[in-house]
Amino acid sequence: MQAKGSVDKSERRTFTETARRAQIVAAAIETIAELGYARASFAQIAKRAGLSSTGLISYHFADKDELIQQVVTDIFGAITQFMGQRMGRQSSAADALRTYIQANAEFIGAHRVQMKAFLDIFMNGGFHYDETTERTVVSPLEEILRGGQASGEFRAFDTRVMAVVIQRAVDGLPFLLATYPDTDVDAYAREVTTLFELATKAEQ
Amino acid sequence: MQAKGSVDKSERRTFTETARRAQIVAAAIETIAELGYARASFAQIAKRAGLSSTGLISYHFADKDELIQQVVTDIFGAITQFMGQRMGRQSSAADALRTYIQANAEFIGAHRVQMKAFLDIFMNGGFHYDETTERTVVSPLEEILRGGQASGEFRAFDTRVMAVVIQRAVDGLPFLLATYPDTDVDAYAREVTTLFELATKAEQ
Amino acid sequence: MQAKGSVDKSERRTFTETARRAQIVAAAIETIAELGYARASFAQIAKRAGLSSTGLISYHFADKDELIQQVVTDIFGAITQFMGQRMGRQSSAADALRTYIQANAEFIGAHRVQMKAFLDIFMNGGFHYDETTERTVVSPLEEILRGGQASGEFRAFDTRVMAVVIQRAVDGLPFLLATYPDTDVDAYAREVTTLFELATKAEQ
Amino acid sequence: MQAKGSVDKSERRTFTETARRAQIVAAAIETIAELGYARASFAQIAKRAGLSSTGLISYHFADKDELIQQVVTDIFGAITQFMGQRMGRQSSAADALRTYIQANAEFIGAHRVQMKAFLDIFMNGGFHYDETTERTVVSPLEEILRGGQASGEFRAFDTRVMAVVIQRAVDGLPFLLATYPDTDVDAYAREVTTLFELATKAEQ
DNA sequence: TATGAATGAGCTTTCATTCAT
DNA sequence: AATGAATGAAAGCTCATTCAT
Repeated sequence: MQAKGSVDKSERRTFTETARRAQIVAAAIETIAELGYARASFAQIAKRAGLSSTGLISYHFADKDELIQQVVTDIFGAITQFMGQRMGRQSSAADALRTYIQANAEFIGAHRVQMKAFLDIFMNGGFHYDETTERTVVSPLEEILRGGQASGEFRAFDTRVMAVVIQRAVDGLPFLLATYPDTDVDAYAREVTTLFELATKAEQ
Repeated sequence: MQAKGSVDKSERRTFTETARRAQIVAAAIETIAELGYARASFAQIAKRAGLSSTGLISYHFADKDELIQQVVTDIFGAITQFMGQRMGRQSSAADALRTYIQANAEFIGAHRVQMKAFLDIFMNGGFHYDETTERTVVSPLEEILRGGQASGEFRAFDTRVMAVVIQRAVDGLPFLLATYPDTDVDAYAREVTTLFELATKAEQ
Repeated sequence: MQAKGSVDKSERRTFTETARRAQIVAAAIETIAELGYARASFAQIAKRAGLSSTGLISYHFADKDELIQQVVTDIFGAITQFMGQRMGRQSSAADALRTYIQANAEFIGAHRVQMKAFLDIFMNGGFHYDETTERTVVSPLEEILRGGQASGEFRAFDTRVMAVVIQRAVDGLPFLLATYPDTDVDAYAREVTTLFELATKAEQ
Repeated sequence: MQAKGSVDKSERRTFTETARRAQIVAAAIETIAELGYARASFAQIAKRAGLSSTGLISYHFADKDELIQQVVTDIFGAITQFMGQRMGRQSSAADALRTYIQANAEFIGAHRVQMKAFLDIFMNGGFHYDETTERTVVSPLEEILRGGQASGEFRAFDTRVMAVVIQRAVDGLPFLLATYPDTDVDAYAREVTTLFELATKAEQ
C-alpha cells in the first residue's frame, strides 16, 4: 500500500504527537466550520485548541496545506469506515441504494461540523481532488446502480449522472441543516430514498 | 419605499460611480472564481479591474463586506431576471418543472464563473442569508411543486426536500464538468429532467 | 541597453517613490554594516529609516532579494562611476595601474560603510555574481596589464592571477579598516602601488 | 594558570561530551559553508549532525554564540597546527615566505569548506576578534617579513600592509576556484610566490 | 545524556483601509 | 474622481531556547 523506498512518517509518530495532531485537526475542523475556510487562521485554530502559540501547529505540521489535507483525510476516513460497516450484503439493489442513502444521511446528521468544514475546504480548492479520490467516492454508488440494471431491478439510465445526482442529494443535507438547523434528518433521508426508488425502478 | 430618516445612497450615485462599481464587482467575481474566496484580495481584484490602486475599491465600497454583498446581489439578480424571462405561463406543473430545470442548467452552463464565485462566497459565510433571500431562491421551485401537488399531477412529498434535491442536481452540472470535461450537457439535462419526472409524478 | 519587449519599471517611478527607495536602501546599507547581513531584518532597517512599519519596505520592494540587489547595484554603480571619472587617458600602463589602485583605495576609504555592507552581502551569497559581473570587474584591470605586457613595460605573468591579486589587495582595505580603524588609507595605497610596480615591471 | 574563583568547564568534560561537541561543531561548519551564516540554523545543523533534537545543541553549548566561537577556535587551531608543522627552520626569509605561501595555499585547497565557514562568520561579526587573536594570525607572516628586512634580504616596506596583501592573495585562491573551476592551483601558487619575491626583495 | 515537546519572539509578506493631493 | 503613499494588524512560518522525562 506504500510507495517503495519511502518512509512512512506516521509509523514513527509518538503517542503524544499523534494526540496533539488529532487535537489540532479537531480544532481546525471546529474553526473552519465556525469561521469559514478563509478566516481559519493558525491563530484562531490555536485559540480553540488551547495552544500557547501558533508555532506549535507549525511544529506538528509541515505547513498549512498538510494540516488541511489531514483534516480532509480524517473526515474522509471516518465516512469510509462508517459506510463500510453499514454496507453489508444487501438482498437487492434497491435495498443497497436505500441503505447507502440512509447511512450517508445518518453520518452527516451526526457529524455536521465535520461536513461543514469538509465542504468549505472542498469549495476553496484546499483539497486536491484527484481521479483516484473521485472513483473512490462515486464508484460504489455506480456499482450498485449498474448491478440493479443488470438484474432488471432498475430502468435504463446513465449511471454516472444518476450517481452524481444521488451523491449531491445526500451531500445537500448539510447545506439544508446550515439554513434550517431543525430539519429532521431521518425524514430527509426517507424522502430522498423514496425519490430515488421512483427515479430508478424499472417500469412494469 | 424607504425607512424614514435613512439616506438611500444608491439614489445619489452618479453614472460614473455606478459604472466603476459594476467594473469592480465584475473583477471581484472573476477573481473569486479564479483564486477562490480566501485568496481574493483587493490587490488581486484591482489588478484584474485594471485599477491603479486598491484605494479606489475602498473609495467606492464602505468595506470588503459591502463589495461581497454587491457581488452576491448582482449574480442573484441576473439569475432571477433570466429565470423570470424563461418561466412564462406553463400548461402544467410537469412542464413548468421541466422548463425550470432546463433554464437553470442553461444559465449555469453560460455563467460558470459567476456560479463558482457565488458558491464560494456562500460557503465562507460572506453572504448574509436572510429569510427574505431564502424565500426568493427556493420559493419558485417549491411553488411549482406545490402547484403540481394541488392539481394532482404530482404525488405527495416534502416540497422543500424535493426542491433542494432538484436545485443541487442542477447545480451539480458545472461540478461534473470540472471532473469530466467531455460530459454532454444536454444529455445531462435530459437525464435529470426524466429523473425528476419519475420522482414527482402521481401514481396512476 | 534594454531587453526588447520588457517594461522598464524604473522609468515609471514617481519622484516620491524614488526618494523612498533610496532612503530604504541607505538604511539597509547602514544596518548591514552595523549588524551584519544575518541580523539585518526589515524591522531593523525600518527603525534606522524612521519608518512606521516594515510593510512600507515590502510596499516599495517586491521582496528582500530585490532590496539586497538594489543595495548591491547602488554601491556597484557608485564605484563604477567614480572609477570611470578617475581613469582618463594615462601616459603609461604603470601610470594606469597606479591610478587604478589609488582611485580604488580612495573610494573605499571614503565609503567604508558601503564597502562593509557590500562584502557582507557578497559573503552570504546575497549577491548573484554572474559571469558578466565578473568580467566587468576584473576586465579593466586585465586590460591594463595586457597593455603593459604588449608595450614591454610589464614582465611576463599570468594576467588573470595578477589581476585577482591586485583586486583582492585593494578590496582588503575595508578588512584592514574593520580591524584597525586608524589605518592611513593613503599610506596603504602607496605601499600597495609600490608593491605591484615591483611585481609587474619588466626586468632590465 | 587560571583566574581565581572561576571554574574551567573544559576540565570537567567527559569523553562523550567532547565527542558530541566536536560532532556538532563539524556539522555547524558544514552547514555554514553550505547555506551561509545567515541560514545556518540549529535545525539545519542538527539535521546534518544526525541529531534528533536541536535541544541537544543547546544542551552542549550555552548559546549560539558559544557554538560559533568554538567553530572559529577549531578552524583556527587546525590552521595553526598545520602551519606549525610546515614552518620548520628555513635557510632564508625568502625561503620562509615561499614556504608560508605554499603551505597556506595547500591548507586552503584542502580545507575549502572550513575556510568558507571561517570567512562567513568573520564577515557577520560572529567572531570576537580580540588583539590576542589578531597577533596570532598576522604575527608569523609579519615576523618573517621583519626578519627578512633585518637581514637585508627584503627591502623596506610596511610589514603589516605586505602581510595583509599576501594573506589576501592566498585566501583568494578558493574564490578564484569558485569562478574559474579549471584554474591550475599549482600555477597560481607559483605566480603568487614569484610576485611577492619581486615585491619584497631588496634592491641590488 | 538525550529526546520530543513546547514556548514566545521574531521573521518576511500581504492585507484592508486611510489619507493627502 | 482617482492616485500613490502609508499604516498597523495579521498572516504563515522559523527561530533559539527551555523543560520534563
